[in-house]
Amino acid sequence: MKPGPQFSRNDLSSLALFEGLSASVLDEVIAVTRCRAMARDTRIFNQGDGHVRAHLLVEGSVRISQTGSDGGQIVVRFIGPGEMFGAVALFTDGKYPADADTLTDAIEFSWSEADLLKLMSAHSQIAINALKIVGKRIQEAQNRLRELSTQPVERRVAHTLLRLSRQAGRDTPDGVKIGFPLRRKDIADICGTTLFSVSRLLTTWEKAGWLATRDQHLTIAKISEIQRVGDNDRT
Amino acid sequence: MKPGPQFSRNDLSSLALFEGLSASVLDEVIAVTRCRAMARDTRIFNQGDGHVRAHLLVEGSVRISQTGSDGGQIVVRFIGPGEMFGAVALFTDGKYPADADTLTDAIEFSWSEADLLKLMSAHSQIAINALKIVGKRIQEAQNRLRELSTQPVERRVAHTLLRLSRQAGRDTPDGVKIGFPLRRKDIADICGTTLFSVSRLLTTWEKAGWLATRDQHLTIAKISEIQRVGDNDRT
DNA sequence: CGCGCCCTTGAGAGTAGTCAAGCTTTGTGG
DNA sequence: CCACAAAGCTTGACTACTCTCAAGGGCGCG
Repeated sequence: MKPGPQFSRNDLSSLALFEGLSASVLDEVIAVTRCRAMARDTRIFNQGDGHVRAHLLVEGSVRISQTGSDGGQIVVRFIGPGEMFGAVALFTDGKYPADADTLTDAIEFSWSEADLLKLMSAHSQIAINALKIVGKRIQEAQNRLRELSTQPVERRVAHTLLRLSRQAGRDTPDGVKIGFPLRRKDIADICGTTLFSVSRLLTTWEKAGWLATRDQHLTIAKISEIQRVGDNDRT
Repeated sequence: MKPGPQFSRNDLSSLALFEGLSASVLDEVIAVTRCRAMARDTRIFNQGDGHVRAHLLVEGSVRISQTGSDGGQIVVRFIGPGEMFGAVALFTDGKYPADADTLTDAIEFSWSEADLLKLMSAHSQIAINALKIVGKRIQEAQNRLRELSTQPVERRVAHTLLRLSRQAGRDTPDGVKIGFPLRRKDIADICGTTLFSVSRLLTTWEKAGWLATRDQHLTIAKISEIQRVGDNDRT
């Protein structure tokens, strides 16, 4: 293993990608794992970069975003501890399809394409696990596509908040706090709207006492109200 | 192998999913392959159905569409000969996430989840191939998400036509003919707009001599013009 | 011949985007 | 510790793209 904080088989065995592997296989994995710590606002990889690696976030949070040839930008997803990223590029065209930036200080594991391929060839369970993960991602993407095609901004923003709180929500006295630092622009870019529309909506909801923003962190006090907005048509 | 038209190892070996496999492994695959012929406008599977299978279209064309709880509908993709479908559901929640309908008479192969899992476990190459396929799909989905978020209808429709002609285009004296029977509604549902907007655009382009519709088949005479619309901003 | 399906076209309305200006918070250096 | 700069957020006015709804036309099939 390369330089970086210490870690053990336990750190890996609880991850979806390495589920169901024997101790000896986990050791093989560890042998080719690279561990890295990064400061906030670090670019982990660039859209178009070669020498792709599969990444796994151990601690912190990461934003995956994509910029089109026309300059249009979207947030593909936010990554929290225990989630994989940059792995879709593997085995396809050998280039990252998106940018990855840390939103906080962060620690990640990563594996080279070649090493992972070897591991997967030798232990099909890893490949099958990866397939499960990627399958879930596709379903998510399809749901977002439908949402984007058929629902008005208000409901998309509501759903986005619900999804984020499911992904990275922590209960606090004030409500469910989303574990990523989010700017209005981030929220806009993930639900396909503008900074302005998001601002107006959140302001409204904030005034209604349904949620609060504090140093780039959202806390949802009344999930049920947000849910109502997301499900019903007109308020 | 179950009833159905005859087929051989050659039919499988050229497919992405079974690339790089030995003859004996292909025989294993064939042993659990189910082959089915279907008439036009047949529902192959329903969103939410259990007992999922992986499907591979041998001949004909299929539309994969998704209907949300709100009734909103999108076309996830069209499937042409040689393409997999219904495979994303594998290993996730055990339910099809979308509907599949034949647009023409069609022939498909399919495999049960359990059989495929066995095959993949024993031959990791299959799992890795699957990973490649699914990875491509995710990238496509992400590109569509960006398009939908950032581009006006006109450009989305143009890009959709270009994508379809790349996927299923055949050269004819009149131009590139798209191999699926497409109603205006289908095009609308795949690029997130309405039947009306599509109709207006296609009528315009048709009048300009860039394309023609004949019994639900589109033929693009001037790809370059469509490309221009897709790339430039204002016409 | 007539019915059904699909497509076209027009008029009107509304959601959400653009742009501009000012405010608040955060972070930095004197 | 304060002050100022930069980044992020709010708000308003305006615009326009695209959807909705309605009516009618063409084509194929029974």
